[in-house]
Amino acid sequence: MAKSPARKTGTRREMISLAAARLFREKGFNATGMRDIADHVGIEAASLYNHIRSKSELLQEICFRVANAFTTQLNELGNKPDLNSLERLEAVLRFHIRMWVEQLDEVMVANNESAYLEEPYNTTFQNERKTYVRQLEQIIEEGIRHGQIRSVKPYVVVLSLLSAVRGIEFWHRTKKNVSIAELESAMVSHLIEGIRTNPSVPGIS
Amino acid sequence: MAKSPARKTGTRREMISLAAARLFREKGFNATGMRDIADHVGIEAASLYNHIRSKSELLQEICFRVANAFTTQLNELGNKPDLNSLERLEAVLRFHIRMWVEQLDEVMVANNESAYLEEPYNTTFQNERKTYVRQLEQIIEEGIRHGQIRSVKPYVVVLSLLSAVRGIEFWHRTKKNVSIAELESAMVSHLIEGIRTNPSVPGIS
DNA sequence: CCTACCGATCGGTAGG
DNA sequence: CCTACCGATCGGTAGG
Repeated sequence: MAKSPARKTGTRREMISLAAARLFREKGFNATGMRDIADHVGIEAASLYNHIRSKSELLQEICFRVANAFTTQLNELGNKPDLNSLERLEAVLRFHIRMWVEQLDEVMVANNESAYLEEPYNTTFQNERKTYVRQLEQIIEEGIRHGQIRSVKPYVVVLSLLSAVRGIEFWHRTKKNVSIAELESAMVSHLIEGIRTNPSVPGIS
Repeated sequence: MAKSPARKTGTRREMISLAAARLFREKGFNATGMRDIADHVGIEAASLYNHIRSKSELLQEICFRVANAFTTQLNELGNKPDLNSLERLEAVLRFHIRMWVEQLDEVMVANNESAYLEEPYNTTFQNERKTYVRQLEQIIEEGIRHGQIRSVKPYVVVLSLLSAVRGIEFWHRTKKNVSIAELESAMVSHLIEGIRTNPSVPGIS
């Protein structure tokens, strides 16, 4: 009856994971101590080990949860044959923007701290990233063949797209001036119009 | 006569700074030990302190040398009245690309590790960055007024531009497939055409 | 530039 | 979930 130990533990575990994500982003993985995390959860550092195996485990969890979100979304996009390549790419870009807006802690940790993953996780993570990049390149190559996308080096376009959204880190500190909607539409406009074949020229003014 | 101690010390000091930049990029500031740096220079950790005051000093030097390079280039651009806003922005972008290609260690440290700068350096660095961003925004605003640049939120465009070039980090690991020239022209094409008013439409095919 | 060393802090364990 | 604690490593100093 009442609160089961299992449910309590589950909640505690989530609190630890959330605190870790926030601290890993703010201070970096190495500069974050187990005592920092414990303080934010309200327990002693030693008590953390009743919920987790190690500090590394927390990093692994965060990095692969993010990686999974991106690969899952890309796979789901494959089941929508009504979208052309440029629309597909725009959908990916919008998903990235939303992830950076809504899950800054986790996404930044996956981007900036994944290098501290222990083996074999580090290699696995990097390989997943490479596969993801290759899939996006293929979308662009198809878009070029079908005349929807200008002929620019697909690999370079992917690098620019995936990195450009990292700027959202700085937007988070100055939300006041630009709304989420403005941020998303401006970023999509800049990065998608930059590769569209026949930019919508309503009438060459 | 022969090699003066001063010259020897100067060279040693440069070796230390170079080793620090490389290690700070590869392992991060916190994960890099003074013993790591000393090993790469071929001396004992304690001996480093005959050349530097602290580990923090090494980070400061790297971060502000990079910041200086960018602000100096932007100021020099102000003395060229023959360039319009879009050309100015393209010149800035090309400079960023070259810095990322030629000085990866220092530029990445300035981007990824500057958060570990001690006060008041951290605040100074962030303020310099904000000023730099504001100046780029003004170039874009002028370009919009003069009809050279599409009407997109200047702040968002600046964020995308400054972040997109961070993708060059990954290019460094796979140089084989894409040359420096291809990288630069593809990236400039993508990011500049994305904000140009009347994209060069040779003939609406 | 080295040997010798310090106080602080780290991730993690023992035992309850 | 806590108290008590460990071995390792950290940035840095003393003294020569």
